[in-house]
Amino acid sequence: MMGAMARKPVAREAVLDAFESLLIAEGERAATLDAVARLAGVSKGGLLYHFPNKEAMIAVLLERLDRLLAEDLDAMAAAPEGAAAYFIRSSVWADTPLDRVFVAATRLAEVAHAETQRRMAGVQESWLALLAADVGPTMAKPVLYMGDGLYFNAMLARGPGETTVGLAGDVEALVAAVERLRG
Amino acid sequence: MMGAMARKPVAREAVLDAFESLLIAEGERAATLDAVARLAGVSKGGLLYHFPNKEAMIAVLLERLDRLLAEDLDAMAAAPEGAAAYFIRSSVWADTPLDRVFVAATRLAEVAHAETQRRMAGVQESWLALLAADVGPTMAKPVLYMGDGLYFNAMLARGPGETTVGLAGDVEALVAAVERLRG
DNA sequence: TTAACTGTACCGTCTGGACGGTACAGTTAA
DNA sequence: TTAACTGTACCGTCCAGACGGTACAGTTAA
Repeated sequence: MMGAMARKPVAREAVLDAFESLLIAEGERAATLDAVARLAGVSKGGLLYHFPNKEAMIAVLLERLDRLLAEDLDAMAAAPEGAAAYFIRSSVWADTPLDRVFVAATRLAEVAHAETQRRMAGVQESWLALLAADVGPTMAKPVLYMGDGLYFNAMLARGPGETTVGLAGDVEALVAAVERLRG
Repeated sequence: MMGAMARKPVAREAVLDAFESLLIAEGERAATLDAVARLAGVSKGGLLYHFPNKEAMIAVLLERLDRLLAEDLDAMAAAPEGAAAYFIRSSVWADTPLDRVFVAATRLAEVAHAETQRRMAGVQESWLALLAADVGPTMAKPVLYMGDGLYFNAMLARGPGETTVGLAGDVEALVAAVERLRG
């Protein structure tokens, strides 16, 4: 029988959200412990109370990624429009919780964070399997790469946000292309 | 006529190559002045003799990108197989000088280096124009995104290098997809 | 019932190291 | 002779992480 939490750990989620936001907006380099603590409205000491080091923050962020991704894979498999069309539409930046962790994780993979790279590779495989079931094994990769290209462009063109409008217009062209590839 | 160099500036190119290599292999964060100088086999003083600061190194790297890219655009426009197929085939990592600067530049864009992002956006536009001339305006973006997705995957899956073999096998599937989209 | 105690949730400061950059004196080779 | 270096010493800043302390909610035993 433990002494029950005295107060709710409000700072914990705030820190994680701040870490995610900084990764998205400015990349790994800008996501220093100080910057994260400041954005979260928490002292640096408070941050380190919850996460003994930066690696621990990353680990919990990757857990969040796994959780949200599992949900999305279910939705993708069950999508009435088909997994491929669902995938393309969801590849455009929409500021959903999944989009946010995914981009944050990409920022970590970019700087060669090994564990993150491993997880991301697993994600790609999961997507590919569902795409293959929808459009066939030979056209699965073309579709996968189209979606990835969408993400890639959104991220390069000054982080996600600005370019949303421009890219959103491309989605229909991509969905049309996917229909043409199907079979 | 120029002012009679006593010795050839061998260190200059070596430094630039080392900077490029570190960006590719480990990202911007690892490409410190000390690390670049060490890999180039040059003293830190020697590095700073040629490049007064890091920004100057980046500027010269972007010049290299522009030069190699201009050559590649010519080849792409003149490709007998068509610009689109050429683009897809050249989107896979092949360790060419252009591939190297391009990935290095991507690393800089990732960490929100403004000038690099501007240049990369220009690159995308150039490619898009040639693709549109080949496969039509509506299918240009799907093709562009496929190529970008190829790059994206090569870079995420543990930096460029390892995954070359796996991705090379995908190229034919993509080229086939492009043929299906054409018209 | 309440004083003593326990564990959680923080805050603020400090330290050691890395990094970008400066300065400058000496060395080498065309 | 002069450009192209090497090497070292140094500065200011920033960062990850350690540390000591505080506030307080819940638990327990007299």
